[in-house]
Amino acid sequence: MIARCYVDVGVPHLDRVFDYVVPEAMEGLVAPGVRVKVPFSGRKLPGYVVELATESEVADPSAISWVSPEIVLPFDSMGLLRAVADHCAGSFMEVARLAVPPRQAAVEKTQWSALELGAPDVGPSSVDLYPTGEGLRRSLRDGGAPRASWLVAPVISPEGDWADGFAALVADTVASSRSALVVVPDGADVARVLAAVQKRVDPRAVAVLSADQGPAARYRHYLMATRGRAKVVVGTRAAAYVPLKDLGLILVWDDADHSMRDQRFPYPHVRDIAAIRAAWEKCGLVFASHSRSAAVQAWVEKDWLARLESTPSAVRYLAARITATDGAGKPGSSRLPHEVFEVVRAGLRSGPVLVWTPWASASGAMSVEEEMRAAFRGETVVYSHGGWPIAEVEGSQIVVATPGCEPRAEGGYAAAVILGGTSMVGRSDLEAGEEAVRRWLDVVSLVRPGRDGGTVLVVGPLTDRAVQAVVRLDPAGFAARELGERREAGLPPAVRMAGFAGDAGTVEAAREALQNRGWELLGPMQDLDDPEVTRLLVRAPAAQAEGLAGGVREVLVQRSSSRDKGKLVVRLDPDEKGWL
DNA sequence: ATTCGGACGGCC
DNA sequence: GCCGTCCGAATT
Repeated sequence: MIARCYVDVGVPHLDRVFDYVVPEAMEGLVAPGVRVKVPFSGRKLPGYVVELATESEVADPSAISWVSPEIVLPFDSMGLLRAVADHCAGSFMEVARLAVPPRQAAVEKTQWSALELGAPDVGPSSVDLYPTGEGLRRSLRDGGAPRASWLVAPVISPEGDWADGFAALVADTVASSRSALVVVPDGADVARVLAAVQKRVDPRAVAVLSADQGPAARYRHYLMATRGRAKVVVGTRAAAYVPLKDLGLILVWDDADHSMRDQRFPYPHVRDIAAIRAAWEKCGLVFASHSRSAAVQAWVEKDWLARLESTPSAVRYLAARITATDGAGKPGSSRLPHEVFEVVRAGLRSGPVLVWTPWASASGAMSVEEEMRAAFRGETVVYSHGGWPIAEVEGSQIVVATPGCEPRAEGGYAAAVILGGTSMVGRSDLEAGEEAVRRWLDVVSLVRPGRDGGTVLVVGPLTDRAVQAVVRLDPAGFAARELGERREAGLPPAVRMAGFAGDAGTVEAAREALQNRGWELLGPMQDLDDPEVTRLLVRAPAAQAEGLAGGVREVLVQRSSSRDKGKLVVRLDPDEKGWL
């Protein structure tokens, strides 16, 4: 018997299968999706079996030298990893490295007894409070595969309880005898969703993949999924790949969060993995967040995703009262406008007040925390930031917090002040506006409704679209205008772009390979900061997205087989500052 | 004639 | 990525 295998050779041009003889002693174990070690060019390299065959075109194939009994990449995974690799100009093995946790031999010995699962709890949830929510839930219970963008209202009332909404959608899917996958940005969100899911689905059928667990626990939970014991997977970005039998639904919270893109080549994004997987496995797909990314907006506008959202006026009725002031403080006094102190003072009479700042306090100026202490002597001031995040606060106090580190407040904050608006919307990168609306609506979601006195003050330019979108609580309108602007400017996601940076000769070779294909070439040009670095941008229509990825792949293959040792960094759809 | 090194192609 | 082979230049 012959096994066709992908082998982890480490070069782009060997991204294909190789034939190996299956030794008779291994015939019971070697199957598509198992890990193997195979001789390759005088070494023993890891790989995966993709298919079995009776004959080979190869004259005298070598024999597999080692095999693990676990099928870590079932059939659907093969197609998914191949498609993700093609989408982002990487190889199968490069994506497999991100998708499959390292083997832990001891964990493979775990035996699980059969599970008798009770019926999941499909009772009412926050999703039902949205106009098309009940229809979405019914579709999942009926075995359908609906796709939607859910704009979660930034409120502390039940409409804002996205975690229980996720749990309900998961329960609906499990009720239809299918499995569900939930991907969130960080460990705190994993814990929050997990707690909600475990109230509706038997916890023994839930696997967790989170960055803070050790390698053994990670592999054990992965095997719960591949062996079919887990009906639900909740985890951070790598969970997007976890194989599940009869997958019915993929849920993604906050697709615009930066941790949703892997930082290792080929930089796949959970948003794209989820979309590819939903199409491949014909399952449901829901992107949920307080705002809507331009990428998701593009899918909404081509009717690939349905809208699950309330009108801005309905949301305003439930949310905090929001006002804005431009940043001008009185000369000689505090750099903060007087309204800030008024809102904080008023809020403190009835509960905790969040003072949100995008700046960490390393800067030379007086920190926001110190400024609050000076202005409100006798009040408790706490500071929650990346190095020392606070999970939850209670009672009247001032809470200074940086992005993503906002503590939750029991019963909601009485007020919040958003500082640094001018610098946030003034950033030169593509996603500055999107990022501001996302972060600020996350802040709004922690504050009491306006009818209970809840107030949010945004300090930023009043005419800015992001500031106005937050004041009007209209993230859908913002996303539509943002995407419209990207169309006019020829920027992703309206087009597909590839960015190259590196040695002049290497970038020139890329230019030659990609010219005359009808794509627009911007450059080559010298980097603005580093004269050693040459840059090139290639722009293709969105309809040729996969074609451009293929072109980028050709450049990488040519470069590795011609042994060009020059430096080259490649990014598809570059979004960070410096690329555009 | 012999040795060394860099380029190149194949890897199952 | 790495190894084996081939070819040309340098060394005796």
